[in-house]
Amino acid sequence: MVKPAGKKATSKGKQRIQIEYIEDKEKRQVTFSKRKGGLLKKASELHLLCGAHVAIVIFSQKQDANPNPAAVAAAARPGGRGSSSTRRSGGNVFAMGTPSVDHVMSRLAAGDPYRRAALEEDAVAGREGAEATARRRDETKELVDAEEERMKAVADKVLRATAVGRFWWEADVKALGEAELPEFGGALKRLRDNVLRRHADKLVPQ
Amino acid sequence: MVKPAGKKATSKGKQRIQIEYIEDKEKRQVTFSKRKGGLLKKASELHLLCGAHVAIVIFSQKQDANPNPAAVAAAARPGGRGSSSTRRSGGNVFAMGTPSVDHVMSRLAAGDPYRRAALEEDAVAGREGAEATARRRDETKELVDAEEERMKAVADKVLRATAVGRFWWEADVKALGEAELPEFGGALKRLRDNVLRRHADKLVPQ
DNA sequence: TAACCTATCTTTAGGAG
DNA sequence: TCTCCTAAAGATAGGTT
Repeated sequence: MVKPAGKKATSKGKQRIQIEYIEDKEKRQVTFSKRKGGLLKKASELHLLCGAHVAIVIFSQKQDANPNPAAVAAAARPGGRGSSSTRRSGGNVFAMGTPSVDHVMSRLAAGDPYRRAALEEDAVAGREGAEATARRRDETKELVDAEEERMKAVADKVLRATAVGRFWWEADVKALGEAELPEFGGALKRLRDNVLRRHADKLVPQ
Repeated sequence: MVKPAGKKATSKGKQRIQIEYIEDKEKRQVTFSKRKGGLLKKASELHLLCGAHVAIVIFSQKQDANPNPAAVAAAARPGGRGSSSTRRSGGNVFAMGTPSVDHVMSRLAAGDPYRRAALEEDAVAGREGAEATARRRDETKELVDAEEERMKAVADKVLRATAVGRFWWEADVKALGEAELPEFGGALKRLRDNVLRRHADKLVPQ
């Protein structure tokens, strides 16, 4: 949008800010609102552009020192007692989403056989002993070594990533071991199911 | 970035694109990589600026119609032998993260009965045989199909009602009930712990 | 495959209503 | 709070190496 020549500027435009906690509560809320929207939009675009499946969970605010689960839950319940109008303000809003929760879920579910196959392949490889030396090792040690080697590969990846300015919390879950995935997936699924059950009449298909 | 007057332009710069699936596999991969980084950065900033707690899960690509479990699993293993570099291309990368898992965790009571129950349930599920796993998957599919139909029915009505442009998958978790929260948090925590346990000396604190 | 480059598109800080 | 506005900051499409 081109600024008409004679029009008076009404703002200095976007100013650079440091990425650090915004102390002012009001500013913080505004920024949160704007950026949350932006984040979800980006996630949606990533899905649409690349077919990636994305799930996001956002807690609106640091939790105070004394979280009373029951009280919080009560306040959260629609129609819950108290000042219903202010209930939501500054509250612990939680957003969860994915443009394709179903796909994420089914993917996680489908992951079971994959992992099983991987495990079996590992077992076979270990038994046949690609390396004779490895086979003669103490069995426990062998497992540890294998584990260590795999982890080392991951570490390398992480190191490289962080060196480039990525985030330490980005990780290849497949490299994390098999146990956590179905567990995590199960939690996601139940959360999703719950959303659908309780909000079926309010949700809009993407 | 100001362009020096006499310097020859080497690119037309960023071009506008439509937000729709990128058919070209190579372009798609590049875009995915760039935007994934951007998304995670945004999430991190949201956390740092507003103290919000964010968790993201990303699957790099739509699931193939006919994936070879063993091959996929092999490709996923870091340091997997063979043409590991190409195996990974278009692969099933999984990224998970939160700049503040610890905070999310601390918010969720450690000894929560719900979570303990969830853990036991998961443990049992993990020991189940292939049959049970497959059966559960089928059941899940049925449920999803049923829900999909219901959703579609409601869709029309709500579409017009909420012409605000929000995302259907945005939801207030406080309305989700107390059970799922600690459960989900537990899964996150275990995943996080696993990462830390294995990479404590290599990870960079945010 | 992935880093770098540049021009442009997109997001958003700040302010007003 | 929420929307609208402007303009600068930041993200990124298309190329190159």
